[in-house]
Amino acid sequence: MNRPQPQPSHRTIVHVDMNAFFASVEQATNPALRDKPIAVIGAKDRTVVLTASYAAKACGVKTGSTVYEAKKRCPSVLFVTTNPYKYMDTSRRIMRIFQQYTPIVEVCSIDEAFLDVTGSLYLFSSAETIARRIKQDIGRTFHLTCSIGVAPNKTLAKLAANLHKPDGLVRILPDDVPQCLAPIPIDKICGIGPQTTKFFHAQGIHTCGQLQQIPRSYLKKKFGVAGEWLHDVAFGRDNARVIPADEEADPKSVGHSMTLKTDAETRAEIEMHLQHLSEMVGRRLRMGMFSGRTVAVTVRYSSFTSCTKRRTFYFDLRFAADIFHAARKVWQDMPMPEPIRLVGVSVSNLRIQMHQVPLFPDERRKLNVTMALDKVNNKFGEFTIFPAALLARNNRERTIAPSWRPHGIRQAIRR
DNA sequence: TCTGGGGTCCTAGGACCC
DNA sequence: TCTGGGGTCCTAGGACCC
Repeated sequence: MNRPQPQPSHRTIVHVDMNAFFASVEQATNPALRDKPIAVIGAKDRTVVLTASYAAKACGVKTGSTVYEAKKRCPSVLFVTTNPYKYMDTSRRIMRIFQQYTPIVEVCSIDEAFLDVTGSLYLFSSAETIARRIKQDIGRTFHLTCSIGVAPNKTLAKLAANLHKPDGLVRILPDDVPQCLAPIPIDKICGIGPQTTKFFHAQGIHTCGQLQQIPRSYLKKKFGVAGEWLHDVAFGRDNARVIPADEEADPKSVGHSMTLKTDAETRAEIEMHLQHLSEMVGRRLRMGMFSGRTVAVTVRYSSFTSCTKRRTFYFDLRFAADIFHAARKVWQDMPMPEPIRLVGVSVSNLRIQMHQVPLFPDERRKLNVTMALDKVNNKFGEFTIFPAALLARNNRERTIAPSWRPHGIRQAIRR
């Protein structure tokens, strides 16, 4: 719920951003990699750089670079295959450190969090003290660095954290907001992406100071609600709350996608992948006690264009077989004019599935079997048990998304 | 030797109902 | 019989984030 909360005249928000997180974790746990240009990549063939170390960044290796590009730009780069569980575990432990300074911690990705420390200032004398202690704690415990921004709101705190990397600590005081913001390039603001930047650059607008001159009414007409937001952030205004884990909204969709080892040429191949993806989605839905009514299938063709089709059904979907059945129906309406490199299945229109005992015996049987399978898979890892039809698939490795949120953070941080 | 995967939010247009 | 208007739900696609 987005209920309004009484705001003190000035809030103090801290944003912590781990520096080159995946790469730094690898370097911290393997001294042979320290200070070297390294790039963390996915486990599969068609992968990209997930995180580059600072030495690798210095020679132009970026997140999203292909392995080939990375090697070309930095011949000495060392590639390390991603270790999702290591990053998740480290992330969880870091988030627990934040809880020592305020209960209001919003985990926004595996390596970033907002802390509302307004109410804890009297305990720690100043926000800078909190920031320095967090840096010390993380440095001592994990041999990792982070950049911290301190400001009166989230947008400015995030901006501040990004102004000095790695290992920065930047504070924007309420009274300094206008002067501080004026020279900042607009694309430094979180939420202003490449398209918006391109539009403004074409009009000769490069800085927040210049953006401030654009009438709010014009921005609203051009960008809708986003226009009003643009006008506000140009002046550094942002009332968004820091939302702690126990108030976090339920997810709106659950999905998985994967780039195939080689492009699929037949519809039957795609169906096999749909079945596999439906298994993964179904299990995650049940773990969260959700069911959904809308199924979306996404394919990306070899030309890199994509197509998404979705359909809403009149019944709840949470079992793999039902999701697969639905996904296959959706897929049947989709064209395959060329080979396909990526397939995805996503379920939305989610609702909480109360733990009811199904009315009909076969439904009940299905639930019991499914729950037994879930137990085994949750304990021993993905696809310890899976339908025989999937035996044909040879690679089952997964790459972690940096937007992953530590599962069970609620329990973890209360311990 | 090409281009990962997981999400959120917004918009526009159409169907349908009253 | 010459053309309303509000509301809701749905789909497709795009921008953006990490």
